[in-house]
Amino acid sequence: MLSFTEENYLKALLRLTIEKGNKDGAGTNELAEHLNLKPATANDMLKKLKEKKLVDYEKYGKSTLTKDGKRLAIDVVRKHRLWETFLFEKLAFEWDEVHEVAEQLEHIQSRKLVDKLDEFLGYPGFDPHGDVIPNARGEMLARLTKTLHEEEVGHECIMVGVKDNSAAFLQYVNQVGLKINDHIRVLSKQPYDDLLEIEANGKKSNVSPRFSENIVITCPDCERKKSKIKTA
Amino acid sequence: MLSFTEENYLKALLRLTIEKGNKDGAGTNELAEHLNLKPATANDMLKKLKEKKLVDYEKYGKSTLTKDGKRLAIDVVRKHRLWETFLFEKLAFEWDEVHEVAEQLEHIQSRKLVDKLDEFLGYPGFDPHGDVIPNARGEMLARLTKTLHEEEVGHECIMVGVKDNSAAFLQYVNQVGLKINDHIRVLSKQPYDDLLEIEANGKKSNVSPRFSENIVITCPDCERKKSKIKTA
DNA sequence: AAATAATGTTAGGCGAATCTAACAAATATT
DNA sequence: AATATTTGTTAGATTCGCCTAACATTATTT
Repeated sequence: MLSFTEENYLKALLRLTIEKGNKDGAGTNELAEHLNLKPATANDMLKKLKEKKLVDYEKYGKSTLTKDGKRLAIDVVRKHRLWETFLFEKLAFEWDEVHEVAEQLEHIQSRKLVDKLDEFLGYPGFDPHGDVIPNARGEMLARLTKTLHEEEVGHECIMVGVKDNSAAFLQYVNQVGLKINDHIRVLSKQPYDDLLEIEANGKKSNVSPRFSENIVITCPDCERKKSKIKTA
Repeated sequence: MLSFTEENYLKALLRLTIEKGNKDGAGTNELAEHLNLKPATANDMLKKLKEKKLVDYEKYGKSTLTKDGKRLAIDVVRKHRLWETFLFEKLAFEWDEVHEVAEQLEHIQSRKLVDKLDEFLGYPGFDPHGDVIPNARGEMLARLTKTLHEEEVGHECIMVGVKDNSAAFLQYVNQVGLKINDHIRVLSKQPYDDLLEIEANGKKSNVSPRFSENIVITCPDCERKKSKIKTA
């Protein structure tokens, strides 16, 4: 049985490797930074997790999850995203409020609870932020996406997520009037400063590159990638 | 912000005082026993909680919750019982499975979550075990009880206690296969001698009036007493 | 290549929550 | 009242997760 703390380290390592494409692994300082801890603390934990065969760690090297570690990390992510979905869909939480509570709920230990919750929610594929929810076997089906910033002028796309999950950004997104699953049309793009003019929900807005780079979109004709991020 | 551990101590003290009618307070050993800890451990925590003004503790004396401590303890109980209700009603958990998971869920910190959950469940008054769920203001409405002997034929009720606490009677109750919180259905009543045919735990029994008059029950449709167990 | 900067490690310490073992006080028994 | 039993307390140790400060290694820059 893992402690909350250990689970958080595994989750952070998953973020820092798989999700951020940092394929060679995460550095000790980088990991500590991500968890708001001091490097010395992360160092201790890496040794402990290596002992438990959940992390591959070598002195002065980058750390990665072992197969077992990765499976456990994915389970935590699965729980986190299912709870976010529950809070948003069933309890009418705001988009930017779900994360904080899910950070707590993700550590509840009960296989049955997770599976029942998944069923109750209708086996959702994506959480309220558009992130993929791993299934019960730990598989994460990838969705073909790009950022709004990369969409071509004249095209219409669907907002499926955000890259920046900070409350500040999420509230800004609300303010602009965008939400998950909105259809967005790119009306024009200023060649000089990449400012986008977009239309969504019948409303036109101008958004900065800084903004559009943090909006994840997909297009109706986009195929779903069949390739799974393998758990092994 | 209290730790899980501190919350568990407060909850145990509530159990041992209010709920068990142990009005003068709980002893250190008794408390330790209830939490499966050693007396020395409970002793340390009592001093700590006294420092935080959540418990009235004096050396070699019985301990009780302060007003603040009681309020916090009731909030934990409220969360526990709301989660039990959620698991039972929404996720189709079995009656005897909910407690363990609720022991974890009760420590999630989010006022909004509790209130939204309460609303989602339709402001339930009782949990799946028939225990009262404190409301958002920390008030616990007492439940209306009667004896099994007074229950109508065809109705189902919940056993909440006994009137006769003698060993002989309790052993008899055991022998019949009844225990606190069991759901009992009254199948028939002989008009001549008031002998009841009941069913509980899938097992049928015939019990005398002498017996049924000593079993305290409540029913889901029973009116709620307006009298509150005051939190102050 | 040497100096500097960035990154990672070790050693020692701290608070929380637990334990055991020894002791002290209160209660019950003879 | 003296003794025994139960109950409660204290002292000291342990594990976990965190820290700071000093040191070591690796990477970068000049």
